[in-house]
Amino acid sequence: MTNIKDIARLAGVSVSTVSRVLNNYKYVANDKRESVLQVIEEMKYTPNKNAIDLIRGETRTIGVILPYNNNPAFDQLLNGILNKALENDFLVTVLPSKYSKEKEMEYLQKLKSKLFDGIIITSRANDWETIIPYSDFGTIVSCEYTPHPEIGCSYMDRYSSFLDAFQLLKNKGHRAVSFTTARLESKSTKQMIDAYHEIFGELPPGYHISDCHCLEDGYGAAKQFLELHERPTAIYANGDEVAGGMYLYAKSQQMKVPADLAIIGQENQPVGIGLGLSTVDHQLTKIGEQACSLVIKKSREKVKIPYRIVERDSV
Amino acid sequence: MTNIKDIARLAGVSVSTVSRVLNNYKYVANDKRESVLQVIEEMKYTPNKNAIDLIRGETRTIGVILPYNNNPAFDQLLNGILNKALENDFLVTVLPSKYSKEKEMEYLQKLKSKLFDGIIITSRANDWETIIPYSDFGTIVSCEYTPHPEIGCSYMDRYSSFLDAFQLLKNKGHRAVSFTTARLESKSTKQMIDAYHEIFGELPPGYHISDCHCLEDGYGAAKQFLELHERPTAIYANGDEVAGGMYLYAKSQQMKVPADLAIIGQENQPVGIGLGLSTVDHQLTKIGEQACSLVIKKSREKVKIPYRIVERDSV
DNA sequence: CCTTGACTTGAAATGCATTTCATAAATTAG
DNA sequence: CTAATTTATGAAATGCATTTCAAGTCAAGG
Repeated sequence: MTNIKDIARLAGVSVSTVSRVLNNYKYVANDKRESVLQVIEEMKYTPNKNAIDLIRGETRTIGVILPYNNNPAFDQLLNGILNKALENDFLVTVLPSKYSKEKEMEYLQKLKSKLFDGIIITSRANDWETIIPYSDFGTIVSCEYTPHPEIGCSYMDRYSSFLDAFQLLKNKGHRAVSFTTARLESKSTKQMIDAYHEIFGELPPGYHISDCHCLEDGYGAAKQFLELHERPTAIYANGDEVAGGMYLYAKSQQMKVPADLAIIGQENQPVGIGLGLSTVDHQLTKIGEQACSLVIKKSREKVKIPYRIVERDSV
Repeated sequence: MTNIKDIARLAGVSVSTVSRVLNNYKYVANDKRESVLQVIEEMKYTPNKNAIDLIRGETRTIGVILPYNNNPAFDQLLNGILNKALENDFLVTVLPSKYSKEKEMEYLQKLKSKLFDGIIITSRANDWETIIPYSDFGTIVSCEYTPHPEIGCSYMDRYSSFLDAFQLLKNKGHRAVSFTTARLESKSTKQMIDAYHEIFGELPPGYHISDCHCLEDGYGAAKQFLELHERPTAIYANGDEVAGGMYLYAKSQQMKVPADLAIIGQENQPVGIGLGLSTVDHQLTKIGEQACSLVIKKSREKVKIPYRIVERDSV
């Protein structure tokens, strides 16, 4: 491989001058600039990015820790991140964690080892106390709110959105409302349950089913809910795929939506548009974009992204 | 930041010895090894990855060029790639191209600049002739077949799969078969049309609708097909989301699937499982895994991944 | 007792480009 | 016509870790 020294030699100048040409520095005589460019062209020279990153101490690369890489919610976040990174000529490295504490630490270690300028944590397994020391080595931005000043946040107020959604259902006259969630132990699930209590009080047995991710899960959940003795009149699904499954089950039972069963989903996913499902849009793409912007600006701000309820024909 | 020199000084040894400890080299006296490890621990030292990559000339990072980053098919490929990379301690950088020739070249340039050990091209805008010269600088693997020996391939025989799917429908007695595709100008669309001709001959006007991507598109396409004077008795959809939309439209018209309308989808996506749709599974996840393996092995083999038709209840 | 091979260690070279420092020539300002 | 800028360029230092080379110690084999 030819390097900057070869170019300098062949063009009859010093490496400094070649470097100046490479970086569009103002003060280079035209004839030398020309001959350097010509040699670069002839030799098809490309600078070694590792050497540049080493000396500059930055890589224009962002690491994105995400637990699952085939999950629509995280895909939306990643999508937003990629959009913004592309705009700003940053690269994005995907760091799948599967919620493993060790993997997460390994990735944070790579921030310290100067592989990334910053890291976006979409969801995490470790405590903030464990993560914070790494914020000395680059910008860390979280997609969930945390008060720690060392960590930037691009987030939405999940709890409020849950309250709003439940309140909407209550306003429409529903009193028997059930819901689904993903992981039982997640913070989000806890908040969902709290919001339920706040609006409807006691949670009847069987009114909450967890580990729902796809259309099938929603189909099964709806079946379970509707076989209960006191069947719910409305369901809040943790995603439009799941809501779509519920809708299909309701239809299969000759039920009318929303007359016999109201359904509201989440994340404003394509399925929901097709089926006319109302949804709580958490604007994950925007959250991803904002998170990426924060890393690029090296900012540790806390930016709250507004959610919105998209009312279509299912509630 | 502390570097290897600091560690050497504090531990009272040379940098070579520290490097040996870092790389688990056999011949280091126990006491020195201990004291080096202790200093590393005390100083919370982490080696600079850019320096290592520079000198070693490899990064254990793979670049993945993909046109769209919110498309289920490319997500499946990426998913497979990430799985395999994770297993082998490789990192994956996502390179969104939007089919821009310039962006693609920019990414290939990064292979030359030693940022990646290899690149996986899931789909491309440039000619192979333009791409091939870059195979000197790392392993390039394509997810589409190409005879060029410089390029590794992890692919499936798309044309055969189209033939098989159409033949299946023909065997079930269908003579009026329509289909949908994504981009009109893609190679895949061309193959689909060729396969149609091969099995059914002349393509009746209105029997092919392009630019179908999501459930909604499928819903609309089914509507269009079924309003034709000579309505088709079977549809081959370019994806299960699309097929799902068709299924829902058929149901909305009180049609029985497959009795009144047979539907077969593609890619074996979650929606299809829920709706019991038959599908042509191109095993994109496996293709992604294999592509990643090839890069890791620095192999330029051509590996054909078998597709399979999953028969459920819609044909 | 000498040779040979297994250990052990450090100095220096290496990979590559950027940046600072020093110097010199050519302009411009006063 | 000096003094102060602006323009132009190269040598050398810098960022950091790996690897080769040379050399030394020590124990086992003959």
